Amino acid sequence: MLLSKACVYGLRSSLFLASCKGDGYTSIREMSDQLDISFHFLTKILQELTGAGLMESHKGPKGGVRLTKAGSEVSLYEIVAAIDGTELFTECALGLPGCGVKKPCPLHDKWAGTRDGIRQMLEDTNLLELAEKGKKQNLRITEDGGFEWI
Amino acid sequence: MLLSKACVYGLRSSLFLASCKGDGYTSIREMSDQLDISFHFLTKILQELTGAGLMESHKGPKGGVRLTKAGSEVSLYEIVAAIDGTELFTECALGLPGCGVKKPCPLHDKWAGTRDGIRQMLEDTNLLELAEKGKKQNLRITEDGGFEWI
DNA sequence: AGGGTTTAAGAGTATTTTGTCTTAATTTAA
DNA sequence: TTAAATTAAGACAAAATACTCTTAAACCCT
Ligand code: SF4
Ligand code: SF4
Repeated sequence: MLLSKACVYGLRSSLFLASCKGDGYTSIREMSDQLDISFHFLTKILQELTGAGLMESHKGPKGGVRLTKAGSEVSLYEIVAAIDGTELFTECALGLPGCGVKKPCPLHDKWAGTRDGIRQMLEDTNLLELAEKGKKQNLRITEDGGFEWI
Repeated sequence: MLLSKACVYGLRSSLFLASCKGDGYTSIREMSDQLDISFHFLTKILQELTGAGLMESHKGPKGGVRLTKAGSEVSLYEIVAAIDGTELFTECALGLPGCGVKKPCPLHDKWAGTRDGIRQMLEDTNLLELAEKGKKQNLRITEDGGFEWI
């Protein structure tokens, strides 16, 4: 699995928030309902994202979470790094420890290439771009597609 | 993690076998020693690969495992598919079930692109090519690099 | 034949990931 | 001020992954 489930849920939620424009908070309960993710599990994931500074939260009625930065300034890479860490982008194809110092293995060139491909895709994709594309082409963000872009 | 540990170990072992030319069997114990992988764990992984037809095994003294096909005919994709399955190459960036039938999500184009990039890299890389490159450039396949290409 | 060597198979354990539940703290609004 | 709503935090449980160990089966050699 390329990304952990927690990470995938984090991406869904972030995309959801980026499309729910308006400066208000969105409650985690509403997100977990609409996105069909376990409420408590999602709460933990979003706590990681708020801890990383990508979101801010507010308690009580009218509370919830929201993105701290504009959607155009949040890349998917930041979200993945906050939840899964950056090991994915440095890990070894053969699982050998301490590489880079010594001579590489024969797989490294190709491996590093695809690894960088993943990172670049995540780095140069931001939330606003996806939200706008979804709105324009009426794409889906939930299983049943029952989500209105605004 | 892109590939499971079992899969990474499977790749290491396969590359090892591809470089240990000669038609004889190589014992799993020797491989686990040289590659620094738990013997019993490696045994199970190689059983999966023999079950998939990529290797054949032989019991008793002089026994062990060997590749069934020539190294040039075994792609990394086959090894990964045999151990981790092909879900990696079809999985969804947002974890949404039943996609493809309905309209896609805004991330799909980019996501499918990098997913295919991973698959293509694995598909058009074969064991012989890696073994020859390793031999020619004296690259490493173990942690300490103490492995003689033949 | 028989004993040593090696893979096969499966039970068992440890760790990580995923998910659930309960309680506490904060905030809004009546 | 009080009650309801909401996130925070942490204990707990279930499932998947990553190993470990034991026993059996096949094989080679003497
Ligand atoms: S050179 Fe090979 S062994 Fe070293 S980090 Fe790259 S893929 Fe891993
Ligand atoms: S279109 Fe989006 S939701 Fe559907 S499979 Fe592709 S990445 Fe997943």
